[in-house]
Parts: sequence; structure tokens; C-alpha cells
Amino acid sequence: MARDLEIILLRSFVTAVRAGSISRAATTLGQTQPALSQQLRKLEGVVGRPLLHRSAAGVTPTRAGEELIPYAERILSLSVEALTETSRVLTGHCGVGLLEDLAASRLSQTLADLARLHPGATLEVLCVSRADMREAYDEGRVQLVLDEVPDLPGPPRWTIRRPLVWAVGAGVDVTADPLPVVLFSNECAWRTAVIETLDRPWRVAFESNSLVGVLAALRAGLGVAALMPENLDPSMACHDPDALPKLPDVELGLARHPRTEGEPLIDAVETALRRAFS
Amino acid sequence: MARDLEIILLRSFVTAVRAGSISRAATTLGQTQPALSQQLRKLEGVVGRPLLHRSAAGVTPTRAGEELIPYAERILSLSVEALTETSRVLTGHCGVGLLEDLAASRLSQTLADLARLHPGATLEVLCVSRADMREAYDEGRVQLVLDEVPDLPGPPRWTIRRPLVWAVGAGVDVTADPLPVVLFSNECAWRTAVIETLDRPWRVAFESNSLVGVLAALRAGLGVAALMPENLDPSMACHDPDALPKLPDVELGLARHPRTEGEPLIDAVETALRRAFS
DNA sequence: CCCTGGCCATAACAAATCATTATGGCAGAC
DNA sequence: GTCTGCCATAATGATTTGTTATGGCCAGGG
Repeated sequence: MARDLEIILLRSFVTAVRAGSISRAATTLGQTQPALSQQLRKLEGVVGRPLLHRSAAGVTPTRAGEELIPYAERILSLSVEALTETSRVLTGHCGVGLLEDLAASRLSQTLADLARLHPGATLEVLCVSRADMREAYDEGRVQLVLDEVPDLPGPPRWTIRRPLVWAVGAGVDVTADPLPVVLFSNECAWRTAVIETLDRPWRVAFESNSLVGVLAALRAGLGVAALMPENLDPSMACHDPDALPKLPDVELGLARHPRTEGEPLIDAVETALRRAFS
Repeated sequence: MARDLEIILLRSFVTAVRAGSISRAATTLGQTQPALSQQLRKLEGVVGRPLLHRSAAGVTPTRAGEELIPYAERILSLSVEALTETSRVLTGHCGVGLLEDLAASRLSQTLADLARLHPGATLEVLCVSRADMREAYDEGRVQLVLDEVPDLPGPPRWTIRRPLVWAVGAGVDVTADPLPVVLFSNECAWRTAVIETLDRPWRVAFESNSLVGVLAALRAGLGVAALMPENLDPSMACHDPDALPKLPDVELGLARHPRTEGEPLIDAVETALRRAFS
């Protein structure tokens, strides 16, 4: 049998007592009635005594339930207090350097959520060339950089591998000879990956130095391109796994400026970035 | 993202900090190191900041971690306090009337566990005839009765259906004509169920008024019998589903003497009985 | 200098848990 | 009587969790 109470169950219990009914508590918690019913039964199992009188009118706490209520409320309030204390609203500034492909993905959503959570803080996202990124990092305008490992301005604190996949523009024949390819025009690690991977004749159908340009070219049916899965429009997925050679993974890493060690806001952004890939 | 902390995660965190190492904390918690590692990462996700510095030597709390520790310890101690208060060691006496088949099953183990948990309480299990049971119930020597619904001395507070299965004694031929059957000699609801279910010639090979007698007869290869699955030795299972007709379910129910409403010990025993069937 | 051992992180899979939909029973209102 | 609102249960599917099996990293000792 469980040795600890569970805070979620305590919240369910308190809500049910306040609501006087499991069904109503369920809706205020955004759950279904059977789910809550099961949770309360589980809690009763942990405590070892019935906590609620059930009737057709609703529920009322038993003797044991009444004894539990004050503890439950205290634990719940301590829980939110602990959270607001340790992850209290942050202030300051954090510059984040991102690979453009990452900036386009749901990562920006994550960062925007974070910024909304901390109205006193400013978040800035930068997508620039490797050299500019290094400069911004050295000058302290950017504290975190998430990019391909060789391009990082400092040692990676952690890394993560992501696959590349082929995106096939509308109406493009993947067996065409030569194969029309849409490329990033920057010196980018996977531009070379694409070129080295292709084992048959190909030609550059279009080049762009920005992801939106590449995506537009794909939508226009100009050719095929290598993307991270996050940026792949499902309609452009390549369904025949053998039509094009398998692309290598890219290794992304996060560099953090050493002077920012222990800064809560930078902590929070780093944790959010990491969590976005879990 | 989760809105509450989780007590289990707080315990993991505190243990890790105290142990100075995730691995050691894992062994003291009886878990594996990766499991704990994941839990701590999840907790960091909820808080939004790193809580531990990881190194090859072990872990030490970060600034945020140090802030969290006192909250975590307070919540943990409140949690155990709430449990010991609401499910504190009980005293008193509780008589439980059981169908013999139930007394033989793991249910006795459950009740023994409960008794060990509450050294100041005495538990008594009674397996007697329906009439004696009613008498004991009326006189207050038995507060809870778990039996077939029609045999209960009071209205059932809850019920549960259990299947009956055929047990085939060692070496018994289930196609024999007439089929040798081992029966309870008491007037028992499923004695009649067996008789009514059998759709071909049969004979009473052995009768006993106790479950151990029936089991002994089965082991001796005297015939087949109907049992609850809990009491079925796997070696006696009937493997051919069509060899014998399907037996009906039995409906068990729990009656509780009305005068015991709210008594903590009786509460605890009732909850334990119910939980044993969940 | 290269092992070796302790530490943590990750991956992949298996097991357990959880929430949902779909029911049914029960009691009071109409 | 039939409704209506309540709770409980069953069954299924999704999610979560824990496990084993690895690999990388750093420090200490040969």
C-alpha cells in the first residue's frame, strides 16, 4: 500500500467536499465523474477508512473525512506556496540564439508561454549567422544558444539528436532525373549533409537563406528539401521510404554563457528548452 | 504542465539531497537509478528551474533546490501526520463472519495484515452456519458478515459477483458416466447450483461440510467440484472449456451491523475487505 | 598514461496506471 | 408511475512509469 498521500487525490477530495457532489467536483476539475470516483476510492484505500458518505443527493464527509480536511488544505496551500516561491515570477532579460528551423517550430510557442508566465521578464530570440551569434554571445546579448553542436559559441551543456526528413513539394516526382532540390544558401551543416547523401543526379532548383523561403518553394512544387520533422507539413511527407536516401541525424546542443550560472530566469528558459525536447 | 507538486517526487528529491547521490537514494527507496533520475527531471520541469547540480561525484542542490527543501520536508511530514491521525492505530474488537471458501482464500491474509497493523485491536473470523451467524450478528459478536447475499443477516452495503469454476481431481475423467462429484454437505447455495447446472448423469462421490475436506477429496482423485477461483489449485484446473457446463456466478455481499456506524475499526475492516476484491 | 569504478543520462520496452465512454442502480421529485 | 440527478462499475485505450541495457564522463590508482 502507498505510504504517502498524493496531492492530486487530496485536491480531488477537498473539491468533492466543497462541491458536495462528485459529479460537480469533476466538472470543476475538468474531469469525468468516474475518474473522480475512482480517485476518491483510492484515497480511501490509502487512508484505510471511508472518507465520504455517498447518497443519491451527493456526498458528505465522514468522521475520518472531516479529520483529513484540514491536513489536506494545509498541504495544498503549502504546495502552491512552494511553487510560487521557488518558481516565482522572474524578471530580467534572456536572449536565446536559435537555429532558424527551431525558431519556426513549436519552440517559439514554448518561449512565448514562458514570457507570458513572467511578465516582468523579456525574452529575445535571435536567428543569425554563426559569426554574429558568437559576437552576441561574447558581448552578453545572448545567454543561451541552441544550435548544431559545431556551431555553438561554447561547450554544450547538453545535446540532443534530431532526425532530418525529406519534404517533397506538391507534385514533385521523387524519381525525376536529375532530382530537383531546394537548399538553404547559408553554409549550414545539413546543406552538406544533403549533398553528400544524395547518391544520384540532382540539381539545385531553388536556394533560400531562410526557412520560409524554402517552405514557399516546396509549396510551389519546386523540388525536395531536408527538414526537421517539426517543420514538415504532413502533405509533403515522403511516403516511399526507399525513394530517397536516408538522411543523417543532426546533433543539437545548448550553450550557456558561464557568467549566467545560477540566474533564475536563464535557469527557467534553459529548463523550458530542454523540456521541449523530452 | 502539472499544477501541483507531487508528494512522491518531493520524497525522491529530499532523499536524493540527503543521500548526495541519485543512485544511493534510489537503493534506499527501493527503486532503480534511472527511475529516480526521471522523477527528478520531472520535478524540475514542474518547478521550472534546475534543482540539482549533477556531477560525477553525485548531486548537490542548486539555489532553487535549497529553497524547495524546507517546503518539501514540511509537506512530507504533514502527509505522514495526516495519515497517522486519520488512520491512527485502532483499538477494539471486530468479528467478521465469512463464507468458508472466503476464509480459506487470501482474505485471511488481508485480515491478518490489518490486525498486525493495529496491535490494540482484536479481529475474529467466524465460519458458521447461517442460523448461527444470524444469532452472532444479532447479539453483536459479529459486526461484519461477508457471504452470499441471500444468507446475509442484514441488507448488503455492497455486493460483488464472483465466478465459480470446476476443479478436477487428480486423474479424474471428466467424461465419465456418471460423473463423480464432490459436494459440500451443508445447505449451500452453490450445492444446488452445481446440481442444477449438471446436464448429464452424475453421482455423489464424496461429501464434506468443510472446504479442506472437499480439497482433500479432490487431491485424492475422487471427483470434480465447484470452487471459487481463489481456492483452485492450478493443477486441478479444467482445461477443456466444453467438458463441463459453465457454472453460474455467486453474488457475495457485506452486511454491517447498524449499531457500528462510524466505528473506526469496523470502518477499517470493511474498507480492507472491499479493497481485497477491487 | 591507460585502466577501473562510481556516477548520471538515455533508449527501448514492458508493466501499471489512469481517464474515458457506456452502462446500471438507487432515491427523491413531479 | 416516469424523470432526473446522483454514484458505482465495466471495459477499453492512452498515457505514464519503471525496468534493463547501454554509453559518456570524471577521478583515483596502478
